[in-house]
Amino acid sequence: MRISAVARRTGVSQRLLRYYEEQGLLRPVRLANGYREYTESDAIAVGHIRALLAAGLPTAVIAQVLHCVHDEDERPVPSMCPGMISHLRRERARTAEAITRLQASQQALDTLLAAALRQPDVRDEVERGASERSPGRREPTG
DNA sequence: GTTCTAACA
DNA sequence: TGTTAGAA
Repeated sequence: MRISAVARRTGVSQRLLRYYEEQGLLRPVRLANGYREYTESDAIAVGHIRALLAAGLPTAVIAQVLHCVHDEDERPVPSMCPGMISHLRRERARTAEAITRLQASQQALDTLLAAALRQPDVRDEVERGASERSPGRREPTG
């Protein structure tokens, strides 16, 4: 099938499908007119690519392990493949660290927010939601 | 009408 | 990633 059909079926833009090919994730054959011709498994692979990208894996890693991810009723199932487990664990560790950093940021923001809200002079501003709209503009007084 | 490449936002 | 220009 041609690129427009794959884009419709997968919900992935033509631009992205070409990009995935450029990254070595897909290998559609070329027709005589230069058009890309995708197979059924290509369309399925696109779903797997989306799943792996959503998991945070870089395209370079996906290119290495995509061929050993098989489809099990709509679901991507990674099977034994050199590096598969270590890649997944590495990304898992990365997300854990990111979560820790974000929690620290959240804690710092809570502290800052609490201190700011103790300032009487900012209460009226908060009540009118001024900081959420145009910071520089002032509402005309009735 | 559909796709391609290249390049800019 | 989206969009667009120009060619096939």
